Amino acid sequence: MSIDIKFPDGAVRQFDKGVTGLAIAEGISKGLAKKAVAVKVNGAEWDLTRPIEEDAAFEIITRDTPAGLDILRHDAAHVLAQAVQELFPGTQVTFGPVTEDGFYYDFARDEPFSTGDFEKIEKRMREIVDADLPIIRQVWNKEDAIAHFKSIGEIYKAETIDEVIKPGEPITIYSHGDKWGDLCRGPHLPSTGRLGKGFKLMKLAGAYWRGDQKNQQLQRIYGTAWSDEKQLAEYLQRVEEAEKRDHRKLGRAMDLFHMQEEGRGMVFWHEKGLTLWRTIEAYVRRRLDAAGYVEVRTPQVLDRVFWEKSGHWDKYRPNMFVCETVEGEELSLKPMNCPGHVQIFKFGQKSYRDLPLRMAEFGACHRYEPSGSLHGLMRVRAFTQDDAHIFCREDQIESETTAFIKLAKSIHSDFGLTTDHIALATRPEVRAGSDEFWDKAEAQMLAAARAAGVEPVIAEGDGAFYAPKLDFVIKDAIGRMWTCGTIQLDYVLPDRLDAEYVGEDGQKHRPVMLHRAILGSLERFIGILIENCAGAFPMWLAPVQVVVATITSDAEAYAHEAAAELRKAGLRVHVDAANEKINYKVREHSLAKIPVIAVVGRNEAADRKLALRRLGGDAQQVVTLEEAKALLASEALAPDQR
RNA sequence: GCCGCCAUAGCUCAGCUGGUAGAGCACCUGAUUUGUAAUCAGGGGGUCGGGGGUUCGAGUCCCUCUGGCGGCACCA
Repeated sequence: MSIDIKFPDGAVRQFDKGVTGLAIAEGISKGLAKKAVAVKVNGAEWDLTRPIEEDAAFEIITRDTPAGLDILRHDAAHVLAQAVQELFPGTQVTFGPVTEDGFYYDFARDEPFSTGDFEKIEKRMREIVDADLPIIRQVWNKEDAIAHFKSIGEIYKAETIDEVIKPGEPITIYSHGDKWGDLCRGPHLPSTGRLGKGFKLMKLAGAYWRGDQKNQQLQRIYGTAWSDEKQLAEYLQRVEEAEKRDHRKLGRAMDLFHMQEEGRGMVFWHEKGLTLWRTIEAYVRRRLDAAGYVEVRTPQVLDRVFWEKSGHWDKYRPNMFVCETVEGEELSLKPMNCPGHVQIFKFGQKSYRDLPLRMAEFGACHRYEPSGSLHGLMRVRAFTQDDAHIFCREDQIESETTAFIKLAKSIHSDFGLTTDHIALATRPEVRAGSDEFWDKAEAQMLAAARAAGVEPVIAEGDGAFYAPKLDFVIKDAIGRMWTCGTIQLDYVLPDRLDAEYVGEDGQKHRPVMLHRAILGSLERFIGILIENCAGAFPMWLAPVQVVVATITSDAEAYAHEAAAELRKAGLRVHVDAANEKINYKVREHSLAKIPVIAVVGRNEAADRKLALRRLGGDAQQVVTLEEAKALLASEALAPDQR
């Protein structure tokens, strides 16, 4: 009996019934068979060794493709689990999926693992790979499988099967070694030897069973796995490069900011960091002015009663910074700006002619974030949002949202960040409002995004509890994604705080609120910027734009004069008249990522010129002081001023 | 908050099995006046994160607290 196998290029060839993917691959070429990790049979991923019994569309999955890598990584997780169970008897396996660049496996064990165990575990993993154990696929029925896993003390596995698998549905178990086996959809490699050597254990972490804080905490071992050792080395290199960009490291080295233990999650901005901040804030303010926003400022601390009315006290009290006065009042630092903005909206009577009212604030907020979540500038307890609330009529939601999307994309791109995609976060499990409301609100956000020329990626269940939102996901210079910028629809707060306007009909109406931010928090955004440019800020953002460096002390007076002239042109300039060689100064300021070094020696001082050297190049440009002023001032203009 | 790891000079780090602290950079002083990625010499600087314990003796071992790091959970 023969069957027809159809290849991706359309060719059809006959094979004996029961032929395996591996046999077909070997028939094509030795190299291909070696690189193969699994096959696709009629669109489904199958093991290389599984017999094909009927006509099928056929495709070989190789280890250097994303799908192939995932299979490889899954095998690595299984090999890890086997190694751990052999070395640490009594450890239970739970769950071991593939991640973006590797895999992890969650184990239940009373004794803690330590990273010191990694060497031993990796060694055992290599032994398992070298032993080239066949990986066997077995089909079980649910009840037998549960009984089996219970009998060997794997209660987490038994529980998973019980809940995930429908009664009567067959399940597959993959095993290698004498007795090691795991519930798995597959496919897997034919044998452990094919995993190769491109893997490494990376880190150890606690993780809750099923991701729920109420459950037992398991021990998670993370690893990375690649198709070969070269790719692994390249990955480790990339990780190292990313670490060099760490904003916490650069922030200290560049004297931008610091944090200390008496103020966890609070930032001490140094002069250079604050210069960066002011430059960003001034730029955004200009963009908002141009886009028809008004700017306000609301109180930092307000009475408990106020937060009760807004609903925050009920829901977010544990995360609020609350203080009590000697007179017994209970006050809270503002965790958000929106209730304050509603108060300004409500001051006096608003007409439909006032809408849309776009109310912006660089609002400093405080939130008591869990200690374990704090992370440099990325997650802090005191932060400033580039916040704004657009009060509008329902029929203005779409056009306001569309205009906002365009503004946000333009601002992100001015900072050198590209929009990867926009996510539409839809109704969460726990939510306020009827299904009709959510249908309408989600449709409005979708239509607005499309009107701005973007097709959002749906983020199922990620919406706020009161309404859907659009989140901007941007991509930095080394391909990392950041959620940065958001617009959220809100019908609830205007209602709670009783905001209203007089319509054309003379009646009172509820406005709708759009919460929106483009940078998110200034702190976090600056962190992202630092990592994006690895500290080498573009000229318009650089805290110090020009260093005037002298060659001999004869030129010192002229250096100060030149610096003063450049400052008159609006540039941020330092003078380096230290008793050092010019080589030393060039090196030092290059490492400090100063965009322009203006060298002055006897010649420049005599001719009233500057020898300019740009960061990243070694070419010199000798120009007159007047030329330098005009040239550098124009280079230092913000993108919206060019 | 939970789990694991870590904490030595301003920074980066060394200090083996317990025997009273060391390097490079930075800083200060002096010499040098220099032409595009590190001039030379000298000097100051640490109650080894805090507290407790074991020991004749603790940077080193144990307990505990604080903080940092990596995850998990959380993120209006």
